[in-house]
Amino acid sequence: MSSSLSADQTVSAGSQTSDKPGDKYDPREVEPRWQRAWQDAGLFSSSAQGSDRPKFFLMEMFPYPSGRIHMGHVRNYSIGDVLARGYRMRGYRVLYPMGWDAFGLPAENAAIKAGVHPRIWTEKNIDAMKGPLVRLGQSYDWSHELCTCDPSYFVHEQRIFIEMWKRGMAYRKGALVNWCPQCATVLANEQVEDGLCWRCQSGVVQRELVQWFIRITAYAQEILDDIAKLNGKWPDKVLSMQTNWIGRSEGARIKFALVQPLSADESGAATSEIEVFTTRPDTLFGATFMSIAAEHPLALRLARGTGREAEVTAFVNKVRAEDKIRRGAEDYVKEGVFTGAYVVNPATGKQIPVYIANFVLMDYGTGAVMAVPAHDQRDFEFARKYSLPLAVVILPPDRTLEVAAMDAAYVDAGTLVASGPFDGTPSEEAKGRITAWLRERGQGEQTVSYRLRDWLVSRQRYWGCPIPMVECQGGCGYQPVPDSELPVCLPEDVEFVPGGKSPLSTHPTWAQTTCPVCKGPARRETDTMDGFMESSWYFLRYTAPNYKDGILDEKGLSWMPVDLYVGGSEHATKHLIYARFFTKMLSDWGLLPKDLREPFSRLLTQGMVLKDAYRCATHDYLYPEEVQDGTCKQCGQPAQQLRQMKMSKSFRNVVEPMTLIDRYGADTVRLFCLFAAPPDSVLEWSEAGVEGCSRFLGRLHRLVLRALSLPLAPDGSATGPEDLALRRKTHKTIRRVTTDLFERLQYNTAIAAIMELCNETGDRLTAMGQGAVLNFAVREAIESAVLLLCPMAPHLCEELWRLLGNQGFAVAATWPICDEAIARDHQVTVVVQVNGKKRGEVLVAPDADEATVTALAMADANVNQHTAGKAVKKAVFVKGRLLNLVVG
RNA sequence: GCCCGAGUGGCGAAACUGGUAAACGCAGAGGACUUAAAAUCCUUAGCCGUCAGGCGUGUGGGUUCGAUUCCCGCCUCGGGCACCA
Repeated sequence: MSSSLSADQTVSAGSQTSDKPGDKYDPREVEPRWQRAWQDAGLFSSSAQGSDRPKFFLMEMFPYPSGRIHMGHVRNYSIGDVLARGYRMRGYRVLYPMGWDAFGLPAENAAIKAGVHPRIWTEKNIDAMKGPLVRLGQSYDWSHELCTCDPSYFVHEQRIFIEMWKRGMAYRKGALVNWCPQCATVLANEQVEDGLCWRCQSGVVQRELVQWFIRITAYAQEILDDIAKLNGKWPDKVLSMQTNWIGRSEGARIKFALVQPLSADESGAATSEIEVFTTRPDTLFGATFMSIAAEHPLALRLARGTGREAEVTAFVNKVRAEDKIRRGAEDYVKEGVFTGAYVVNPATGKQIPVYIANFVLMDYGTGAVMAVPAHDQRDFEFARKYSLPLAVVILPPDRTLEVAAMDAAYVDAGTLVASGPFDGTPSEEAKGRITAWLRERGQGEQTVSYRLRDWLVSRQRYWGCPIPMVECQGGCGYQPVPDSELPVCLPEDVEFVPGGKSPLSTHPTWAQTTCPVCKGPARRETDTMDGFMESSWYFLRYTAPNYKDGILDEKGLSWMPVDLYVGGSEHATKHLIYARFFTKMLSDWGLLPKDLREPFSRLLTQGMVLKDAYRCATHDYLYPEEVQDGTCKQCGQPAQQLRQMKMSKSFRNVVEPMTLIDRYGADTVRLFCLFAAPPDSVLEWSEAGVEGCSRFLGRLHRLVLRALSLPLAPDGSATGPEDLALRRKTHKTIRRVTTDLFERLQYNTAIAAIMELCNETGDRLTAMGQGAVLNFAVREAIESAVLLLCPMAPHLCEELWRLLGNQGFAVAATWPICDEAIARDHQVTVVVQVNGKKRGEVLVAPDADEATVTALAMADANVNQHTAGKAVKKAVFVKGRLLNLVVG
């Protein structure tokens, strides 16, 4: 123990402004002071620590620069910052960067509304958000900051796009795509939620457009397979969402010959068959009709000349006009119409009718389904509605099926009947056998279908990364912009008008250029990229954001993979799939090490922040201050209290982080976010809970002052039993906090453990009474508590560390190490049960054997009472824990 | 409908590998300090019962000497997917 630690010296060792050590801790003065000190000392630079240390790359999902920090951000960033600070203290080199997901529609909407250029608006917002992040105490290495709307960032994205185009990974295709009329742009599949646009919640419609796609499906299988590698390191929820989203299903493609082949004409090529996709080839003998999508290319042609043309055309047009929401609706009535055409079931040789059905989707499988009404519920209902025949081909193990008596399809496994050579085969086995049989005859083959579609990346908007392609007005088609002309930047002189076309497409000169191949006139692509393109690789660029000689710096990449990624699970099927895909693709290109197949080793998805909301029948959602004694202040009607709604402006239940930090300090706000719930579950906001955290910090501050006011123990020693007990508690706490923080990512229990240590230290000081001295045990307990809490409440702990007479920064101090010899219990409580019920406990050495414990247990009056007069039939003994006596 | 996850005091939660259920915090009750209040400190605290004791982790079963923990069924809530053939 340092001899400088005496009561009078500690007063001057701490803050310069606080002249009375007993003063209440004032975070408003202390926190900015330490924030400056950290910055001046350059403590958070990833290169500040020696290169011999192990690396740790930690990041949070970067924010869209909306201009405001909300509680969700605060929770997200607090969680990350704890580990960034913690790992530094544990001796790691830490890369902890922050950046800006800066392209996106809000900037463009602001431009339309307020006439501010999106770039100016975005830059202003970034400035407005940086201050609060510093004020929160975040320990980012700002030298790695990146901003996706900066040409020095997106120039590389354009290079990646061109490479994708060269490798066939980016292509143009005409398709029915999702169009959001509100945002006036197309959307990718995963950006449509319940038929609504993920950004503006307006209804999405289908449009036939030619767009740019990224061939993510080429990696569908690997993205699916590698989920196994992430098992246990990513939340199960996210992995199962991704598995669902990819939606792999094994089955067969089967060709059904048309009874009347279609000859080539102006509407298409000659066709003699229709192919279906099915996951149940075992039921092929039971296919009694076929259903195809209204969008199927043959839909109208099949009806031609059958006399059913008018009816079919009317039906097809009606279905095609219906939007996605309607077609997906719960009450959507299944309907169909007979085309007049027949195909031949390749198994039975029977002619079966072809229907157009409104529930068959064109963009899954082949857009045509073999209908097996006896064994598929949808087909069953359709068959009953249109009086189509059923054929039972699978029998359940325990009964027979009578077609007339069936009121539902039998969809489970069973044994094949009425299936020719396959009779008696179990249905699972029959899937393979029938597929093989079809294959031999050239009528089908085994295939795999994925629900995952190629990623539609073009957007008809201004504020995004320009797609670096030009379309030759001559005959060269689409060509990439030569590398020497990159980046393709956005024009500044544009006008933003509501609801209209993208300013890029209406700009008088911007799109005019020359073809890089024939030097003739060409037009630039005026669509920009989906914002998710930027976030698909930003973590790679973080490692060397200013690298100029290429897309990625090999040296910087030694930071990869990201050791821990913290963010919300709402990105499970969007950003987190795209980022995994990009990593695999860039690795295949050699831009990343070959063995770097996954970007994020560990993923922590934090829960939402919730708070009660109030609602009045006439005035809708109310701010808390509009409610008085449970009634609406305006009209006096009862205000309904809605428990724990997502914090949102529309529910009027948001808490402003900066207001809160002004009142309680950043440490308190951080501590509450970490203490009130485990990081991955929802956080229920509670003002009282915040008060509680603030009180705890105050208690810790007072505990330190109280300890420092005591005279030093003469020889500093601490060997009495109470001292040893306190030291044991200290080291057990170190062990527990270390595993909770770094392995279990359970901050709430880590904080609880530190609180226990503080309580016990306070109790010890009280127990010492008048003659209390500051001995080694107390000093060790307090210093440990301060260091263990340092990642969570960095400012206060820094202040206390200095008060305790230490020279350097707490955040640069070494993480406490548990001495197992000191932490070991010398006495443990062994529970004594009689017939499984607790009847007493005995205090023994941890390794006391059964005989010792039994002897002590039998001496216990209460235990005796329950065993008296009965024979002990059996005894179960768990060393150091429990003795269970079974008596009869 | 299918796939995940969760249900524990008045509240947020804890219990790590099947071994003392409710640590830690909030709210509550009582007390100390104070002229008083705030702040702070101390005590108390699952439920029933006067006690002995009994009952207690959504619910009904099961396995076990012993179950919040494992297995089966059911209920409720949250999230995801969904005419996906």
